[in-house]
Amino acid sequence: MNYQELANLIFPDAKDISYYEAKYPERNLPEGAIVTRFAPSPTGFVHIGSLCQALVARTVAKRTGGVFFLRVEDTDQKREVENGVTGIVKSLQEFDMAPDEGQIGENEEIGNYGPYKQSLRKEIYQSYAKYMLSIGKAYPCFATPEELEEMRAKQEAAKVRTGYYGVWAKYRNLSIEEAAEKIKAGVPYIIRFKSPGREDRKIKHKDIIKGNVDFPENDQDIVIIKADGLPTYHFAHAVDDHLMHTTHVIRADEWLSSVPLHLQLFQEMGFKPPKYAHISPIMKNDNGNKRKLSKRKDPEAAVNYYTELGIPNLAVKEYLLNIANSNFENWRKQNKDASIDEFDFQLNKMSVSGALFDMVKLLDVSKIVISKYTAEEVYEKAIEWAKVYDKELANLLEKNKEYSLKVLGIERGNEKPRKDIAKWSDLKENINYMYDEKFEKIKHNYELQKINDKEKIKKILNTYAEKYFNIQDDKQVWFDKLKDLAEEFGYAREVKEYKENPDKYEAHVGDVSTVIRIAVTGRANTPDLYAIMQVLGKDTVLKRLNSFA
RNA sequence: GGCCCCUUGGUCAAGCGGUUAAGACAUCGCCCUUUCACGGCGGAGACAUGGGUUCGAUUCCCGUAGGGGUCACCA
Repeated sequence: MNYQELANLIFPDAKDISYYEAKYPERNLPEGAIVTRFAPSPTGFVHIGSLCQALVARTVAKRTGGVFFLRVEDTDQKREVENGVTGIVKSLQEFDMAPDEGQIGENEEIGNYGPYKQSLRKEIYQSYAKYMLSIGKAYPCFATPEELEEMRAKQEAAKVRTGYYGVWAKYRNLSIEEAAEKIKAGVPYIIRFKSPGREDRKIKHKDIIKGNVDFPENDQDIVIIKADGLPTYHFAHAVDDHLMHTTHVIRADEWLSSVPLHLQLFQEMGFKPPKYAHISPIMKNDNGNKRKLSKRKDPEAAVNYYTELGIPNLAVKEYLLNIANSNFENWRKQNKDASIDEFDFQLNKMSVSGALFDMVKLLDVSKIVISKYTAEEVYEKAIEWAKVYDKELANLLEKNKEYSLKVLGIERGNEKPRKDIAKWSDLKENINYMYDEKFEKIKHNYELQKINDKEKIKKILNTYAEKYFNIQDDKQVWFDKLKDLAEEFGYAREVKEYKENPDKYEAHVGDVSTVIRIAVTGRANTPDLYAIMQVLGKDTVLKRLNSFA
């Protein structure tokens, strides 16, 4: 019996690999085009780090006229989560990062290099495993879990490296006949790669992000086909990225230490290896220690978290780009209105070590993103969010669209737009008082400022309402009248004047306008009071001036 | 523990043997004809540590410490 016959015995129906080699020919792409992929396992929601990785992969593919595809790595059936694929596809769509090819729904896909779901590629992997068996580079292993555990215990006791390698690889040198006999007798087995590596030899790897990294060669006879017939990650990676013609594997740096294995696999299978770029994870400070953002422990690890808070997806992407290429920020400053697709992203500029996640910075980016939206855009995006997360806000905005647009348009669209909204969940609190029905329900707990005598305040408000307030006034006239009002009550007309003679005056025009601001809006801090009054309209302003208690 | 990687202000980070060691966020102060926000100006704040190499090290080499990753029939 020879290797080929053993291979036939194990995978009698598997096709010859030439079939697949012909079926998935080289891609016809321009020179320098990068083919990348996002290859998550459908085990729940998308992690912010995965999103970052997908964003980077997609960006470099787009910039080079290449392809970005989505492959679903569902070879571990135990970890599978219902609708896992849908969640991933949806998240990518929401972030405007739909793949060029690959999985586009739980069971739908596009592209010529599929299937893109690994569980549907079982036959392909088996063909390649058969090929490896037939050339003696893989073999069946009959070790039971107990046996492996025992081996590990021995290794630990002897303080040697754990794993299935060298002398420990018990079934590596089993004769073909013996192996065949066991298989025929129904002894359970899996398929292992017969590693030609030696631990005392080094391999050189040049990672696009990490740079030169030298490792000992891989000498582990890793499992390539599991008991359930599905491949392990390593084997699937080699087969898929070969067949799908991935040029650049961009993935989390937890994979870096598998590079020697992966390179060896490509080598032994006769595949051209891809280039690798290992991305550092996004970290979190946990009691003074850095650690990866964890899906289980940290709500902010899931991309949905940001969606729920109402942080625009664009802001999340800009923040991630910021972490990924720190010159993004400068570029953004110089290209305020450009699409992020125009940014010249460089993989090799990515940081070698993991960055601590900074919510404050994200919110700052978000503020800037939102400040650039027109009133109409704010209206649409806020409603889209509110319909899911805050019905009350949605109703408020929708009840009178025209009016809402005016409210949202206050101090927006000029060259120094307001930057007071960082997320849609802040919005309601910011605009509540512009709606009379809300204003009346707010329990006003006025924090009176410098002028705090209630009787005096009422007098000021009355005087203002009767003598000075005119909705038709332009801003200068309106402001001059406030000064007149201040003067009438013996306050300083100008703030400067007050500051120069602090003993001469009790207060100044700013304090007077604060009184009016509080009466009209219920708060001491608001956007431009003139603009607010214009939007509220004469009747509402008068009503509020007169009803202050 | 073995192997691999990392270490510049509170955070993200420029920097590739000679710099007053950029910039952004945060923070503090002042200014911006009324608050807030914006904007402007300014302040404080960093090369983990010990040895080399060098005329000269944040930059190169070695050690130490600290941090991270990885060692599955999980990805």
